[in-house]
Amino acid sequence: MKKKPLGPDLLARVADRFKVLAEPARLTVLNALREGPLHVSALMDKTGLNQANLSKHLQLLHAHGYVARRRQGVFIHYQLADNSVFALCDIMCGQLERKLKVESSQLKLKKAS
Amino acid sequence: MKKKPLGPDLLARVADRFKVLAEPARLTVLNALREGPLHVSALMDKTGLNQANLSKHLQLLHAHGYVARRRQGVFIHYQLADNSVFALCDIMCGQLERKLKVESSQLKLKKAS
DNA sequence: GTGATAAATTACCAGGTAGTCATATAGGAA
DNA sequence: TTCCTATATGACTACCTGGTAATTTATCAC
Repeated sequence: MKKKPLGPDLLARVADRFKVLAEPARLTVLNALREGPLHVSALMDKTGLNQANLSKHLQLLHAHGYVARRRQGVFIHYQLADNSVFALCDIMCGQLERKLKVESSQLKLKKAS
Repeated sequence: MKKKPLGPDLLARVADRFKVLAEPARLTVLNALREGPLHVSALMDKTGLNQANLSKHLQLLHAHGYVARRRQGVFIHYQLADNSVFALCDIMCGQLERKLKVESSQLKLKKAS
């Protein structure tokens, strides 16, 4: 039971995992998979990404364990391996809301001056 | 009360925020600030980053609302604006642990074959 | 005012990576 | 086998960003 699990190499690993999520295209993919597994072609339709680009993002998401793969005939279905991603996004959205609130109140103050 | 707050532009904002955390140097800075405010020179000592580099990371962290600034004479003290960062890191660490566990068990299977 | 120190900023370079196009691989049907 | 479709991969380019050095700004002491 480590209380402070934040050694230098662990920080690098954590940063790597954040990096995977630091891309709108990949978040779009994960979001598209929220409601269930989809094969690549369906993901192309749903995300608007082209085949090569989408495939590369999927490889990265898979390599980092964000999605799982399963073959079904010619199609390959991808699904979320872990829905903790959305816990992360929820926290981020919460931070965003607070930040936007602060900014808008600062804007009001500036207007009033 | 939006149930699905994940529009395309929101995804871009969330990705931007993840990007700020997707850097070992910045995570190191945030980690160094866990126990309280520090001025830049103290942060240099604690993190090993040089002045210019550290300053750039601090500007970014501040611009995104991760840290707050306060001047005290010649020194400028930085502190965490929000400790939800560590909630994010905890989730990441949890994912990492699960992933490492899976990998090690796969390794065992490979050895056994 | 000058000098000293803290922090920010600018200009630059180097490495990484998202996007795209073309090609390769793989599975199913005929 | 050959053809077709689904997905992956390689090469390439363009952009972005982290690190560094030099400079600038700001505050305090004198």
